[in-house]
Amino acid sequence: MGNNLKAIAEELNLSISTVSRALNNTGRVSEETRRMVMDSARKHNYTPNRVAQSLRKKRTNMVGLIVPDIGDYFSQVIKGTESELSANGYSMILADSHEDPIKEANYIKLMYQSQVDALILATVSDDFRWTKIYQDSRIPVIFFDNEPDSLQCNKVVLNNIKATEIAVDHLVRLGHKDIALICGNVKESTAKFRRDGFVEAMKKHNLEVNSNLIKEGLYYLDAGYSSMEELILNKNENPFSAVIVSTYMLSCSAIHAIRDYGLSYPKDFSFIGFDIEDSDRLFSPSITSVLQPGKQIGKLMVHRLLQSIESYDSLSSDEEFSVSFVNPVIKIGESTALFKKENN
Amino acid sequence: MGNNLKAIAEELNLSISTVSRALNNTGRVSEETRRMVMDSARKHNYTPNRVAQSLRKKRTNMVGLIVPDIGDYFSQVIKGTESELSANGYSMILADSHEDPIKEANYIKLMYQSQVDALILATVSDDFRWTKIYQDSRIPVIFFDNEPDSLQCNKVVLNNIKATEIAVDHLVRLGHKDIALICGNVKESTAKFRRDGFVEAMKKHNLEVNSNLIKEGLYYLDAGYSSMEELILNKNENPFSAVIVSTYMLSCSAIHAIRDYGLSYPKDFSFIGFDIEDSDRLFSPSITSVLQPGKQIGKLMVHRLLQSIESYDSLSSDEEFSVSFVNPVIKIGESTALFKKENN
DNA sequence: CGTGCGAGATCCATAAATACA
DNA sequence: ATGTATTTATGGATCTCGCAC
Repeated sequence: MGNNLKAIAEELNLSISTVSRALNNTGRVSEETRRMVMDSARKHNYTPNRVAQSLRKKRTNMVGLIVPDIGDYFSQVIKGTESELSANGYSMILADSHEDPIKEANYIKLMYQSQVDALILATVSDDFRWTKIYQDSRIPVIFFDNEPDSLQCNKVVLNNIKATEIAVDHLVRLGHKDIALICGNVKESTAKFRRDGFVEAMKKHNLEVNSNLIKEGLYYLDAGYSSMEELILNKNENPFSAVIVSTYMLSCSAIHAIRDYGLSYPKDFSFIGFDIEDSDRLFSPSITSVLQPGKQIGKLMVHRLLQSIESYDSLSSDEEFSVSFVNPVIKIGESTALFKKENN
Repeated sequence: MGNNLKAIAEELNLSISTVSRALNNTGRVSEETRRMVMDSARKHNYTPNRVAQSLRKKRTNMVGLIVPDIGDYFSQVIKGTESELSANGYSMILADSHEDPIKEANYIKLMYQSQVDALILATVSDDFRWTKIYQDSRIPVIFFDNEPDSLQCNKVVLNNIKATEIAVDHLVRLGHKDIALICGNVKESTAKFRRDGFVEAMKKHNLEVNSNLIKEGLYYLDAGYSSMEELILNKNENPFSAVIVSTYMLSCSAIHAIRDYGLSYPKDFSFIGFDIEDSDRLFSPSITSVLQPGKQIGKLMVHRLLQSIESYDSLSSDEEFSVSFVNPVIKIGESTALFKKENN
């Protein structure tokens, strides 16, 4: 005895279609048979087979999410994505590319085969030929985190300019003037925007931008460490009272450098990290940090995708690609303090 | 032009089944038609529709994972689960119950409807009536983290006895004798085992167990804080040179208490936390901690499940439920130091 | 003419049985 | 008897069409 429509139909001597209509409240069914069907369904512990539904409806109610690494910041995005999806009747297939473009490509294909209704992707690749296939199948795709600037696509990205701007603002409020920046390789757009935000904010406050205080960690493996090291070693010639770091990895290694040189924040200088969440407040001193609102990013992406799915269904208007910006927030900790003369 | 078997079959004037056999290397197909089919498939960008495959094969190659909270320790389990699943050709549907038994129940039902081939669950509920439905459908289920002791089931759990034992061992090696323990409510089996492990380890080392130094954080909202507080305030009457905390949440709040009382480890006493990973080594001083090997737990669970799936397929032996224990590890940090007289 | 219901097609792929050389 | 291909049934649900009363 299978618990499918057929089982119920046979028990009640009805046709499968009638049972289906009774359960879905679609089409015409008499009140009496409806009740009988309902009862039998309860008895059989019937639940619709989603696989069969998906095949028929050409809709799986599943969305794929591919991230380079489950954990840290991405956990937040995953969490936000999942809860927003589930609130709208969708499930999430999660995949971890381990920062490997080949694995990522396999997952992209797998998600396609799995007939996901939409795909969310933090890519580590620069090959976007596959997007055509998704376009042809009208499966909306949205990018986040690493924005493929070579590609016309939907994306939700951090307002990178603001990310460093709010950090500068905070430091200026505290009286700092000589502010250093450690950013990534500015050939990547994210790093570039964050540097630009820093420069613009400095200008806005009528502060001089000392290019010796801007460290564009290039291709070093541990760019944050060496950048911080350079700043510390040249502090006499190029004094600074505060440092802003513009990515999480750079923040970690910069902190290691500070520690190795026997320095500490905010005593020797103020420090602003990036994406250092510390939600359980275990750090001491706590670290002032710019944060990407991961959950919000997840929610926003799902929102956009569901809109796309709907609009694809009704009129097939070749809509424009949407780029949404999310504002960073700054979490004030103890690593930043009022400017004191001794800092410089 | 759909990219399905039918499209290829029509193009080549073959039947759908022939095309299927050619692509799957099953049954007999002439070398010539095989090549033609392959070529056409490439041209059409054909990939099998997994939904249709699933319906036919009664196997989705998807496994459900439900956790109470995406993040922290669970991220590790999720990561381990995902990579082991994907290495075996399975995908993962991830759900976050937000510690809500009702949401959890809905997800359990949803996973069932989605026809997952197996279910992994860190439950927050004590209602296990649904397991019968899974049993009837021969869908293997495995529990972790919170073990339902009222239920005969598959589970992978931490060797909780060892978790506190290795902490005691470490402290004894450092010369500590008066060791305090903050554990959860011992009415829950996890907390009880961890307390037992502590007591046994103390006895093993011929150390006296001072019951005043064992704080079973009961139903307080912030049990870790108040337990630590009590230990500190009564340090004169009940001296100790080291503290072990047996859950992550308790560790966090215990640390807050230590900080609030102006104390620090390892100066005032040694401290061993629980599940304080700090993989990027940002803590200073770094914290010695017992860790649950989350990734390993994930991998192990998948391993067990795939075995079950296989065995269900071949002989339907009503196999016993398997309970697997995973050994905790201890990460040595700077919060534990050699015993000094001043400690007591 | 409308209400209740059933037959059959469809979604797409797989697999067993059968037909044709 | 042997290799190749087609027919047909199957999985479970949905949906259009049309038949009766």
